[in-house]
Amino acid sequence: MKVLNKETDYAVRALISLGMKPDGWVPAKAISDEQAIPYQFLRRILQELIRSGLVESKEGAGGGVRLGKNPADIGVAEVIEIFQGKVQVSECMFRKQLCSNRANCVLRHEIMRIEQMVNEEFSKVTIGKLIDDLKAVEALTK
Amino acid sequence: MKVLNKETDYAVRALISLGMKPDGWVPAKAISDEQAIPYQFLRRILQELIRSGLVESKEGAGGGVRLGKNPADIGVAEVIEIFQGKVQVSECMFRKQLCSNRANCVLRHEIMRIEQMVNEEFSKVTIGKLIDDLKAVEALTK
DNA sequence: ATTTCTGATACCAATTTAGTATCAGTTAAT
DNA sequence: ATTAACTGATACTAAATTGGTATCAGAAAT
Ligand code: FES
Ligand code: FES
Repeated sequence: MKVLNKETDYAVRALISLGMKPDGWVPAKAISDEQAIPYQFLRRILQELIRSGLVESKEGAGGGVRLGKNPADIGVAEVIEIFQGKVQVSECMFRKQLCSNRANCVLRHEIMRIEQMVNEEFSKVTIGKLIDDLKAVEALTK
Repeated sequence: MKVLNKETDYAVRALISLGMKPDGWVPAKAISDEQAIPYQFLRRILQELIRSGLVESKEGAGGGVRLGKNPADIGVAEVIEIFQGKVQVSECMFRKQLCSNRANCVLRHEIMRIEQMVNEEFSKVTIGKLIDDLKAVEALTK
């Protein structure tokens, strides 16, 4: 059971990469090289990040992309949602036969609790936090 | 992002169904009808549940399946693992470029914390608990 | 004008998912 | 002894998803 797919994975890495050099426009090519992400694939991913406002872009020579929000304000949950949609345990785990009234379904409740917990936890993991941790690790291994 | 696939979904429902009539052998056909699960698909799912000991079977006429463990001892986590493998956030979220030493990776740690949390929560949701909740709901709506 | 970029979109192969079909063997009942 | 009701095992398939590629148009800097 894989929680994050490649798109989300790459997106997070790209965001971290951008967050670590916060001045000026960074061309997609640079990120692609640095993070070993297939260029065209990354391009498509960046475009989605741009559409959702996490990233800003500037066309033409000397252009590129940069973060559109403070790294501390970008939670991984948000990125997951862009590329994999809202966390959903199952369309409706206990359907017709087992459970006639969705509204008061105790079971569904139980499961949605977990769903929400996961979302909260993934929201707490922000790009900013990841960058900080990363810097800490780098300092240690130097 | 769909957490449970059809196999897991059907498996859980089949287990609930079995847990609610705990006496004697139940033919797959009966579960298939009751839960509106495609017969052959269910058969294959049941075979995996049998292999992993959650369900026992008896061949021949008058045969069928029944739970192999106490409903209270079957956690949904266990079922998920059978059909979707262990929860794994990402092969290695921050690879070569970003993080050279997996062993002391602070970031990875962060993510694995969530992984474990999810697993624990899904372990606490047992077939027994689901059955109890289901009965409670049924009592209310009657 | 030319080079360096993004925007948009169409395409593709490989894998996974959800479901079907078949045949062999076992047990119970007649 | 036959037959009917079952599981065991496994092969097959269509459709969707995933991960990745390719192309072309247009914008800005030089
Ligand atoms: S499960 Fe669909 S509602 Fe109870
Ligand atoms: S991420 Fe692979 S180890 Fe830090």
